[in-house]
This record gives sequence, C-alpha cells and structure tokens, in this order.
Amino acid sequence: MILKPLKREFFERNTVEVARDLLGHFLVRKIDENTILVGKIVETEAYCGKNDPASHASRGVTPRTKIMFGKPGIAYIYFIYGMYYCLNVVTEPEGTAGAVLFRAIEPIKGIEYMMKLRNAKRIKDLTNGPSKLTLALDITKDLNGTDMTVIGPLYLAENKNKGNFEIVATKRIGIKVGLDKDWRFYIKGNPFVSKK
DNA sequence: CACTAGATTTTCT
DNA sequence: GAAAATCTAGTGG
Repeated sequence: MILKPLKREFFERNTVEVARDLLGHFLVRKIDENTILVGKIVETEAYCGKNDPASHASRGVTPRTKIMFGKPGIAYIYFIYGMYYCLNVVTEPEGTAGAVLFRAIEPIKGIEYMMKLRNAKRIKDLTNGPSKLTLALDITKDLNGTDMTVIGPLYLAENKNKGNFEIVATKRIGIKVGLDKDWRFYIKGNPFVSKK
C-alpha cells in the first residue's frame, strides 16, 4: 500500500468540498517505526468558521480557535465533555477559519493495536464515533497543531483506488445550532458510520 | 431495542 | 459558573 500524503492545496478549499472529498482517503497514525495504524475515512462533518454558529470559530479568535484561522492541513484537536478528544483538519486559506471533523474511520491496519487501546471486543465499535477514533489511534492534545500534509506521527494519505461509492449528506450530530445545513457526509452502506 | 443519566475538565462568559 | 462537535452502562419493555 502506498501512503502518499495529500497536498496542502487539497485542504486550501471550501470546507464543505474538502469534507466530502476526504471520504475514502486514509488517516495514518504512526506510533513508532514498527507500529502504523491506518483507517479509511468513512464519515466527516464540515465546520465553516465565522459563518457557522456551530463552529468553535464563529465567535472569533480565542487561544483555542486560532489554529482554525491558520494554515490548512493542520490538525485541530480539542477536548470535550471532560473526557474525550475530537480530531479535525483545518481547511480554507490561511486567515479564513474552517475545519473538518473526522467522525468515523474503517480500521485497515493495526487493528489489534487499536483493540488494545480501546479495550473493545467488537471491531465494529472500534472507530465509529469522533472520540472513539481518537482513543483507538492514541490521539491527544499533544498532536494538536501537527501538519497532516507531511509524513509524521499523524497525516492524511491519498487513496488512489477509492472506487465508486454513494455519498450521503445529512444534518450534523451533537450540536444545537446550525441544523439547517446538511454538512455531515458519509459513505452509504459502510458499517463503520457512527449513526443512521 | 429505546431511553436516561453520569462521567469529568477545558474553555469562554 | 455553565456549557460542551461524546460515550458507556444501566434500566425497562
């Protein structure tokens, strides 16, 4: 399997487009030289910065959100509900806020390692939720700000054989505002999607 | 299977 | 001080 990182130009676009185009590509987590975890992205959500009331960046720049206004292709990781992390990748040109939340991946490589980290019994429950996948890939605040366009501990890789699949667009999950937009995308029929 | 509550701490008001 | 881009265990049908 060839794991070539996606270029920064891929992320330097409209957030909704990036969210949709990321489906089918790979999320790569390098623990060390011998341990590489790979998952196929099957579910994402778009958070469009300033004009999106559900986005953390809608209320302007704060110590936490400034990363969303920065360079595209950078990891934005935040802590939520006192116990969980969520992983995003920054989109739009520098100066414009935007990010794509990874909601679910399909485990491809390093499944046993993920099972240990998650203490899960069924593969199906390993990565089918935004905080489940950060637990399975050992993603914490330490990786906040990581450049995901170069090979490193955490990056996004191109899948040349994505194949054909149908993309479903629905309302986003777990938020109370901005529900008029269908900015959640997932691969139709994939068993690792977090929720119908 | 559907629904409810509890865990727990960063972040901003 | 309240809310938060969630998950899990527990209850009841």
